[in-house]
Amino acid sequence: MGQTLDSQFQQLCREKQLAVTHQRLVVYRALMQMCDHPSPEQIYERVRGELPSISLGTVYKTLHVFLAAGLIREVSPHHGSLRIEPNAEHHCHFFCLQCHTITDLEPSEVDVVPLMNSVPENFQVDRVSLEVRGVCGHCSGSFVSADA
Amino acid sequence: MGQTLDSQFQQLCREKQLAVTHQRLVVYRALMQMCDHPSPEQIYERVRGELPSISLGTVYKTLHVFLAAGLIREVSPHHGSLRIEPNAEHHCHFFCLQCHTITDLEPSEVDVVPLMNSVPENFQVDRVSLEVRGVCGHCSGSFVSADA
DNA sequence: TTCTGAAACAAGAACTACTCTCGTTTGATA
DNA sequence: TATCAAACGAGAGTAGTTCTTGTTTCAGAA
Repeated sequence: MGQTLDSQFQQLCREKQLAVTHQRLVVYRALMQMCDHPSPEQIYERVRGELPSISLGTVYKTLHVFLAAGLIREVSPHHGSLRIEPNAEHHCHFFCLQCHTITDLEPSEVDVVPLMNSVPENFQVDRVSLEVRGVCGHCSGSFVSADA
Repeated sequence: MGQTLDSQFQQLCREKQLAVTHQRLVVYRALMQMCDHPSPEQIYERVRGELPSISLGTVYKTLHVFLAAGLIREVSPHHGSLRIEPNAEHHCHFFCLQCHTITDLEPSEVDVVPLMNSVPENFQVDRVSLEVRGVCGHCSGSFVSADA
């Protein structure tokens, strides 16, 4: 099983033209074995069990390499700073992955009942939010695809 | 128009049992006049134009007071730290507003076409994310409503 | 109107999450 | 093995946020 993960990682690195280093392999293994949504600090703590000399900076850098290559994704598109929503009316948001602006979308009639049904019974729902991520009109002109 | 905003704010404060201070009024007015999704720093900059002696700490505290009272909302439920998604399969998330854990939801059949149609034509869509915010099962037992 | 206790304020130190720099080590290719 | 680019570790630096402390202001009572 460990072997499977290792060879899977090596193949992914070949595909993405990434160097296979011991640190990257250990970080990848840790990620795949953590079933929740870990923070860099939590990943660092776990990896240190196996690799006590790794630095937090290396974990951050490795995560960014993995994110850029598409090996993993991040949950929040804009974890950097608190952003306020003065507009009290119900609407959805578009997040620009380039300039990080947030654009209000026109209200749309999305049926979220199936989503609500997927929430476990003992969970209390406050509200549902629908978000679209991509590149806004202003940035679209100069956008260079990540595949290029 | 300024008068309308001011009296609206005073009524909101009475309802929520908040003291009406000059600083809070100026912050509220600034928020209602900013049509995008400002960061605390941007709000601070704007408020300083009218109230040069206000401190950034006061802006933060005032925003938290407004958020707790429901006068405004925040756009991102988890802007604090990067969170990694090792699970590559498509699924939705539940964010616990108390313990900040992220729970994967079972895939559900939500029709997002109306949402896609609300995105302006010159925007490029990367992906859509559906999120539910509330209180998870683990926290539900000890949960005390904000209204209590 | 003045007094009083509680709440809010300003200033800035402290903390957290993250990024950058630089000298050293390691990996990939010849 | 030798070479060079890439990756690494250590730690300083930065941005965003929270906390602490002493001062000021607000709201209700006298």
